[in-house]
Amino acid sequence: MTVKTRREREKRELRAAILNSARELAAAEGWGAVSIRKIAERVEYSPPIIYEFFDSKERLLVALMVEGFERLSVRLAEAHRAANDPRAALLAMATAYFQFAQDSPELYQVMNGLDGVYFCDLSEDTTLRAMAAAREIVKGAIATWGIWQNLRIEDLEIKLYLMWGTLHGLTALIMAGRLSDEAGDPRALIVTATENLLRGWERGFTSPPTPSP
Amino acid sequence: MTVKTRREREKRELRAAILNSARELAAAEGWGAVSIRKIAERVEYSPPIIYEFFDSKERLLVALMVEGFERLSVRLAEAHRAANDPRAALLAMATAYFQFAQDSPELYQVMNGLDGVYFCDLSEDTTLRAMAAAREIVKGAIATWGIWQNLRIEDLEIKLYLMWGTLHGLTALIMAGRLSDEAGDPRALIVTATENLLRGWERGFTSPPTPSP
DNA sequence: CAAGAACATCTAACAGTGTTATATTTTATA
DNA sequence: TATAAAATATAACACTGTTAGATGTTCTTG
Repeated sequence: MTVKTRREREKRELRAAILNSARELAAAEGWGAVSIRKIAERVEYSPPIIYEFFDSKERLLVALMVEGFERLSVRLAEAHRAANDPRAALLAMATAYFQFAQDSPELYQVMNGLDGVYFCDLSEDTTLRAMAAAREIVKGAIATWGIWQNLRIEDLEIKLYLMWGTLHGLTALIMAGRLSDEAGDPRALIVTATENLLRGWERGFTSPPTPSP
Repeated sequence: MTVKTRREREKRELRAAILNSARELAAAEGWGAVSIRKIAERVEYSPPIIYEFFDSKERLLVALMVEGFERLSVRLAEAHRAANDPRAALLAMATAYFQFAQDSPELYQVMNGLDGVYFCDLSEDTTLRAMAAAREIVKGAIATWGIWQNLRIEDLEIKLYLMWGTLHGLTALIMAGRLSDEAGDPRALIVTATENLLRGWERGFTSPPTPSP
């Protein structure tokens, strides 16, 4: 039995090594330079070994995408926990989102189709769950903020996507170097965008907010 | 002399045919399926002919990116012109932006690094100008809206990027199929996002707005 | 302990990629 | 019509993702 578990452990480790090699390669030279052969060389195996773990290069990238969403979720949750109030929580999560993209651009790229695999099958269970987990964290924070602000938050799902879209849009533009210097500090831009978003939501309620008891 | 001009015309036409072939191929099968050889076959020449017009595949894509920004500029200007007031103009431009992405996803992708060429040299003159032109149209519309709203618009550049980021973020998420059905109609989402953005800007002015004379 | 089955891994190949050096054809000039 | 020049094609290089088939290595069973 113990030999079998060792085998399984080794398999797990090799799988992790493959994923890490792909990441390191992408971090160092960009996703365009990542090839099956280079990954294999890095883990000191022959190329076909990759296909023992992943059906294709694309599936390998999807696996990294899952890992990315999991790591992002951790960061978002941390930011949420450390904040003093619901508004600060959302701002902290916004900067955490951006910081994550800065710290792990190769993961952020693979998570958002910025690596050349824009369209791919996301219907796998683990993929869906990893993405949903990250979404739920933000969704919960928005809902909490709404209650705290004495607003009836309707269209929670929509507000989630507005926030996600805002953050992703700015982050992608910044990463691609699309912003002129006049746009100032990127992090400040993210904060401004989030503050503006919240202001718009506050003001969106012309109907009387739910009275506090 | 007339033979020379014919040659030049043919060259221009061939260049255009190459670009169109690349676009058509991408529209039909995605950018991943676009290769120099397939483009060449489509224009009925041998592969190396492409390099008479473009230094590399990447430069060919950058040329299409320029074309994309030019077309987008036209659409934005049209939307601006057709609107009744500055607020409507911004909303119309937002939907025009999204509609452009819907109509020409292959161009939108190449314009925003969603085709596998996320990082590339954008410092060429024609590239910078095409991008700046599109930006200026939106920038002008925001400035006009500010005056119309009796707001002193400071940080115009930043507001431009907030709008651009919002639109691009949502568009990219929608294109990649990242939105659940609960998010509702994509176009409505774009409108909502823009309205929210403007609300935030209106409310951003706690200092007294510039008085109307 | 030896033989055979199962497993793990590799080698070699296929069809395709971007790109370039070289050859060939076509066109224009003398 | 011969020659220079321009336009285009062929063939190759080094690389890509992927797979079939061969080769070892380990385990199970007689």
